[in-house]
Amino acid sequence: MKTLQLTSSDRAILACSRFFGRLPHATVEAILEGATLSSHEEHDVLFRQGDSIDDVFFVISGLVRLYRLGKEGREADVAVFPKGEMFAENAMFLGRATASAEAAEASIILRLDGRKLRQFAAVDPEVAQALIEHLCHRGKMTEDLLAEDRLLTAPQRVASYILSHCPNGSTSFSFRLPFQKNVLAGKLGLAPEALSRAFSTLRLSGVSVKGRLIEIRDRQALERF
Amino acid sequence: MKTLQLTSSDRAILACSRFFGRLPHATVEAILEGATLSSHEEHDVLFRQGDSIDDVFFVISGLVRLYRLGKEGREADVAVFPKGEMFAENAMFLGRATASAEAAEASIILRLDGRKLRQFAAVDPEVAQALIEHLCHRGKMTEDLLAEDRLLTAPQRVASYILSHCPNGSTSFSFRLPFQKNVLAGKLGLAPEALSRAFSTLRLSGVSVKGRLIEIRDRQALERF
DNA sequence: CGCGAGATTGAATCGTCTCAACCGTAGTGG
DNA sequence: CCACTACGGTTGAGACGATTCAATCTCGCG
Repeated sequence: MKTLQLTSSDRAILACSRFFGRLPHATVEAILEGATLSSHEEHDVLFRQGDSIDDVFFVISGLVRLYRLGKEGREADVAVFPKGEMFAENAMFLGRATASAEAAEASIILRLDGRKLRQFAAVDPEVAQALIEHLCHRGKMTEDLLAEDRLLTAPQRVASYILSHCPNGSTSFSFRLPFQKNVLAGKLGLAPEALSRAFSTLRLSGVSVKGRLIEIRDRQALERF
Repeated sequence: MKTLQLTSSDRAILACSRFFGRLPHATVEAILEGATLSSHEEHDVLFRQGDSIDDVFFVISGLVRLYRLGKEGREADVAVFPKGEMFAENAMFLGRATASAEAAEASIILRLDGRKLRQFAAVDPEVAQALIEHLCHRGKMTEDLLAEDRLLTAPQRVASYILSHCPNGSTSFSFRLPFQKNVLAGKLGLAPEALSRAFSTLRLSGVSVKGRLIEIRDRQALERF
């Protein structure tokens, strides 16, 4: 872990994020005051389940995995945050972290003072509003994962993930996985082997996978799956 | 469905709820203005996944099941709300309901005007604050379900549910299920048969089940499970 | 070229679902 | 009062899906 200075390109990322994007520059600057920026290597732990942290985190670059611990070192991802996402707002209001967080690849993380953000939220309705919408969005994401876990098989979950990256209206398309298959497996609640097998199943439905590159021949076929 | 009048005992329930409990009486009254109260029978649908509703719901009595629809009529519960819980705040901010809701038993439901609540939240920081904490709590609940689904077997999930009803510090205790086993199965993401089998497994660890009455002989044994 | 990490494949096992049969209790109607 | 039924719950057998562990493959990199 290394401490860094906030650059102007970092601010650009904040500016297009769901949360900060809605707020006026002055407010953003005020919230950012005293925030610390640090770089982390893959597998660096940002905080642990049960820690009483009073910070909010923001992914400037890289990827963060939020997970719960089970018996015998088992881990279950509850969310994965790419560049531009804010997380751990829950811990700020609940008092303790309900999950652990670690960098899923080399990442740069901005750490805001939770107390200050709470104070802003309590005073500035615009901040509160942004926070509310952020929380609604996060809630939906988690709900999505839960519902997919309960309703879909592994190949269906992968198909659903692929379709969520499909520009709507196109019948054939391709894209690059934004992270390792390992991470995708975790996000979808699968063992890496299960993800692998799901991809081979989908190959029969016109999905080809070369490294991180995914190509889809027939969108309809996937939707029917 | 039948329209009703808000009684004083209904107001008492609102007053001890997580959300309304934090707000001054005057604010509560103002938010409640124009709200409608209705009674519903088991299986009455309150809204459907995809509906563009602009209301917030509150369970005055009874039980509401929030679920997503899958292929071939499959359903997956994403939350179950007992008396005193508010739900569908997400839909209010997201525009559309991400899940369907139905009464899991005969229920009385209060329906608030979402637009009005949003306006209050935008003006009154106290309301915004209460909403934020409510959303954090909901988020944690969903995360709990997701993590349990991914980390625990059926008997472990049931054990965890039982323990969550255990007055801390007691080694032996008993309680009544607040709803049908059917509903519990849904909440835990299990087929009713799987719940049944989980209970028989736990019987060997000192859990006895007679109808809705659950008795636990040895709390430690459950925790070890 | 050879190493190593990520990814894939295979085989065995485990856990849950499904479908069907059955049980017990609470109503219902003769 | 006693069948009859309806419903929630339980039990059994079989199928299915995912995990686990081990072996193998692939590709990027020293």
